[in-house]
This record gives sequence, C-alpha cells and structure tokens, in this order.
Amino acid sequence: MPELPEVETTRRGIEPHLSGQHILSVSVRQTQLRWPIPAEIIRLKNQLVISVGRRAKYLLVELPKGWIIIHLGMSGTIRVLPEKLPAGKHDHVDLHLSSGKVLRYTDPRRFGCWLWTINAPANHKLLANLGPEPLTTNFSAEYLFRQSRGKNTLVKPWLMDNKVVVGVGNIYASESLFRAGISPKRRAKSLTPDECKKIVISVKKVLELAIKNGGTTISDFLSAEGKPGYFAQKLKVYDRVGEPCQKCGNPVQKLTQAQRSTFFCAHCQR
DNA sequence: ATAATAACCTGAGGGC
DNA sequence: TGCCCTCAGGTTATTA
Repeated sequence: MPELPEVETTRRGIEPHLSGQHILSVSVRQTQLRWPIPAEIIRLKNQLVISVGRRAKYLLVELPKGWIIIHLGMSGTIRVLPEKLPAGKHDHVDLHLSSGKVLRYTDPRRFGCWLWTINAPANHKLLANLGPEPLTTNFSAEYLFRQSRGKNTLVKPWLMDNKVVVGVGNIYASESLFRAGISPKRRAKSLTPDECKKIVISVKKVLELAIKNGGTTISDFLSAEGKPGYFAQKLKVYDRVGEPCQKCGNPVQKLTQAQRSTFFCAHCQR
C-alpha cells in the first residue's frame, strides 16, 4: 500500500510525537511479520528517540543504542493514539511514549517488518544496495540514462526496481510514465537521454504532488492522525481503466506487467 | 549477471 | 449464506 509519499506522510506525522520523547515500553501482540520482530525491540525500556528518518520506504527511528527499521509492506499503517485503546486483530505493535500517547502499528497482511540494528542503517543488508532517493539531485537524467543502457526490462517494472530508484511503487510508476508521455511497454534500453529527462522530471513532480496531498488512499492508507490521503482523486490513470484520458479523451487502458497492473493511455504514451 | 516468476499473508468483492 | 476466484499500495528468494 504505501509508496514513498505515504511513508513520508507517515514520517512527518509521527516525528513530532516521537523525537525528544522516550519509549517507555513496547507491546508486541504478533511477532511474525515478514521477519520475526527481534527481542531487542520488544525489550526496549525508557529509550530516548533522537530522530525519525526515512530511506526509500523504510522508516528509521534513531535511539541512543541503535535504530528501529520499519517497513509498512503492502498494508501497514502507523497511527499515534492519544492514549492506549483496545487493540484490533491486526494491531501488532504499540510503542508506549512518555507523553502518554501510543504509537500503533497495524498491518493485516504482515508484509511489513520491524528490525533492529546497532550500525548505521545505510549499511544494513536491506538498505545497502538501494538506488538514489528520487527527490534528490542524485536522481538525474544523466544517471537514469546511464542505468538504462543495455537493460532489456520493460520500463515500468524497471522504474519500480529499487536498485534503479527507490520509492516508486505501482501507482506512481504508472502516473509518472503517463506524465512523461512514455509507454510502459518500452524497453529501458530504448530510452533516449531526452526521454530519461522527462521521466526523471515526472517522477519528482508526481511524488512531490502526492506528498503535498498527504499521499494516496485507495482503501486503507491513513496518516499518523488517522486521515486518508487526498491524492487518489488526482491520479490520472491508476485505477481508471475505461475512463477518458484527461489529455486526449481516449479510454485509459490496463495491462499486466511483472504480475502487476499497469494503467496508461496508448495515445499519449509512446 | 540479468530477467522473469513464485512466494509470503489477509481481506474485499464479484459470480454462482 | 457460502464457496471459489481474482485482486490489492512490496520485496525477497528462487528459478530460468
């Protein structure tokens, strides 16, 4: 469910409630997420939260002795509750904060994870080989063109490859290619420098707009305050099969690539 | 090495 | 009401 804008919306929502506060204790009702929640997290007591960062779709909670690395998977949400409330079936983790508030992690499908590391998160196995952040200058037209050389992969699944660029999931890959006017059926190696530039500009713009709107809520994404994101109504092609293209009026089409749905306009995207 | 696929898990919705 | 099928915002592990 969450792509970069939703994770960043979550980070911005929880950061003011966590930084400078102490985690008094942790309640774990379900340890079996993508990987088991390590004992180091379950045992945390009276730990100051120094900062709340993000790398790709990972949230990084910095404590004096290490970092909690959180991923929301497909269905994860984090909310800050004003007090401890009865837990539902999929409310797997609570952080009890010195403010009296409770940070609650909910994840029905359990594709997310909570991991612990005492080394810099950037060196963690899961983060060490990630591509550039899309909203930094490291993600440039020159970089993307270089990456695309010799790559026979379809451009849409290629954009979703975390080694190419992080944070772009199934919604924003389709949206970015629509904005760039590039067909999702193109092979990465066929892209010209100018087309790579269009893709880079479009990815940045789409992600920035989505963040401004608090992310995209299709069915269950909620911010830390429990509010949905408002970007869904601004999506141009995702989940709009059959609707008229907002540029040319031809119907939006859908196809399957790498087992994921792709939405596009065959007239506007070449 | 690269590229395609199978797998993890639960819930919602549609057809019968 | 129930059963079976498909689909869902992600990523790793396995197979070609």
